[in-house]
Amino acid sequence: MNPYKTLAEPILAAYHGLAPEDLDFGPPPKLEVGDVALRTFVAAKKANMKPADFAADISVRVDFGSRVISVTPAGPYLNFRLNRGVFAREMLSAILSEREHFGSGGSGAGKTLLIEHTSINPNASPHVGRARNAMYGDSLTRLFRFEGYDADVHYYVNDIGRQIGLLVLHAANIQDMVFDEVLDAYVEANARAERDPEFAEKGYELLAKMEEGDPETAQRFHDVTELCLKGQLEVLGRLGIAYDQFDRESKYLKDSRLDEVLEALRKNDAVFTDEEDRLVVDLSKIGHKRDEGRYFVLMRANGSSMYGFRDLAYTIDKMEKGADVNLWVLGEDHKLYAEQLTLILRAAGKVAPEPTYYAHILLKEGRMSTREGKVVLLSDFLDEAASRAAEKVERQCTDLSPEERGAIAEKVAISAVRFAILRVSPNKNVIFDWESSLSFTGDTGPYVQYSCARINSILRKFGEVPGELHGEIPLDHDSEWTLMTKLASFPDTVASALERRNIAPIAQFALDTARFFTTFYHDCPVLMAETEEQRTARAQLCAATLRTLTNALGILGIEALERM
RNA sequence: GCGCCCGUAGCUCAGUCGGAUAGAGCAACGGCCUUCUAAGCCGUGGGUCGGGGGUUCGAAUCCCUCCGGGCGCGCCA
Repeated sequence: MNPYKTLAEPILAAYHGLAPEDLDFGPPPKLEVGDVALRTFVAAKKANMKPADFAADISVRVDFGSRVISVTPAGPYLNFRLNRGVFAREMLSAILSEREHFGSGGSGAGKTLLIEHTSINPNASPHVGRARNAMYGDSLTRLFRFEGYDADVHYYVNDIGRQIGLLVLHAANIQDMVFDEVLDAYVEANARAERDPEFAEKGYELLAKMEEGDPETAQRFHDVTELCLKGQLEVLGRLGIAYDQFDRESKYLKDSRLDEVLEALRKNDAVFTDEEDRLVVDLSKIGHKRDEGRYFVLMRANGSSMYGFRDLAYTIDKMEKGADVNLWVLGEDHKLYAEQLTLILRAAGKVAPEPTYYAHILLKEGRMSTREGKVVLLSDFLDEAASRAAEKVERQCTDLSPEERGAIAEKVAISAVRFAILRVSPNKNVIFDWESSLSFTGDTGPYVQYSCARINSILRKFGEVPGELHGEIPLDHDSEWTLMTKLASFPDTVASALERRNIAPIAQFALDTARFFTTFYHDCPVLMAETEEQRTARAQLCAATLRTLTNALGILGIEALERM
């Protein structure tokens, strides 16, 4: 599929001692210079020649056959002018025959992925910051599934803990509340605990009662968290995010596997009871290098367990399922925590999951905080996106039924929201801005969808596109070539995204492809092409582009639209 | 203070396992709908790649250092 591989063979045959990876092929800075460029720095060194001399030497010594029209040295570079028709056939054939698998390396066949993401505290409606975890995790899952992995998506439900206790105490009538009211109750409960130590103390008491297994308390905790979880899943579901397993934290309160861990820690002399009667791990005994973050508390003086203690049991549970890849999507604030957990697990002779971090989405005023109510709710964000999209669709798609228009508007809204968040590298902070994240023009999801709608429009009028290609395909216009080589690079993009556990390159790829398609669209008429062969070839290029974009958007969790 | 991440155009971001004149979008200005969807296209202006050192034939990319921002560092989860 990589169109450059076939150029390497005659060079390798002519010069001994060169390996394929020494030949650094890539796109030239401008198409006027050539279709493909070879950087000779590495290979020249091996051949014991100056780069410029080596480039010149290749150009006179090597015969590339009919696939190459001309080879021109330019200093240390060697520029190839290709027989584009031949390359076009090979690239388009691959895309049109591999279809929904085009781009997948297939390396996940027979392998499994266990991924935990989102895991929002069930105490309120999710905000945009949390959504980065959910979207990033969901798209990673889609990426691995695309590669052939059998994925199992886990959601850890933090159904115990202080925050739930306070909520239960404060909102006695929780069963009568609707989900959207819970956030206010949660904010009030925290404010109250802040100024009223007695109330806060009651929260801990309730927590202890819960852990002792008091059935009535357990029921109340369950009711609150169930209401919240359902509400959260509804909002996330709108974005196309779904889970296979919900693991309730309360299930891991008394887990026998923790005894093993404690045993191992004791052997390392790494666990002790401190002056305030808490059970604490000294991580410096098991590999932690610095003083900061050295201590890790497992249990409070009253015997109730800390989050991390339960999470140890949960993590062991996940790992015992034996997946080939175990991913754990975490905000960057969890970095030290994950390292601490990993050290403890290792000390106990267990393996830890592979964490993948993302930086926070910030408001201009600072970090979002559910506890303080300083948030942009995901549902509000989606509603606003949907209403803006609906307005646009009303004006644009007058020939469609209201139902069809509504469906399109929702899909455009989701596309704008998901794309805006996923296209940024996960290790970068994002300053949340309504306008830029809800834009439908420029570098956006809707722009990519719009390209798909245009292709669909052409293909509807064209009819059946032949899947077979023979001989030299008459696609030699620069904008056809640029588009085609971009499509051909999709497998490499997917491979790199998988390796780096980064979705952003996929979004960038979709954007570039859509842009190159649009240039082609303006330069090269499809239906009104000059010859029948050209008409067919361009329709095939359209079909290949749509196929590739659909696959890329699929990883992003965005639907390619027929019309918009 | 210590550790990790980030700093590229007025704004939001690509590009970072070193390679030819640093790329998009938004915003600004000027054009383009009797030809496949104007959510579009073409053009103009806009950059000390945070500062300074170093390594290299070659640095936005690697190393050191300083500055600025984010995150974390013993009974939140």
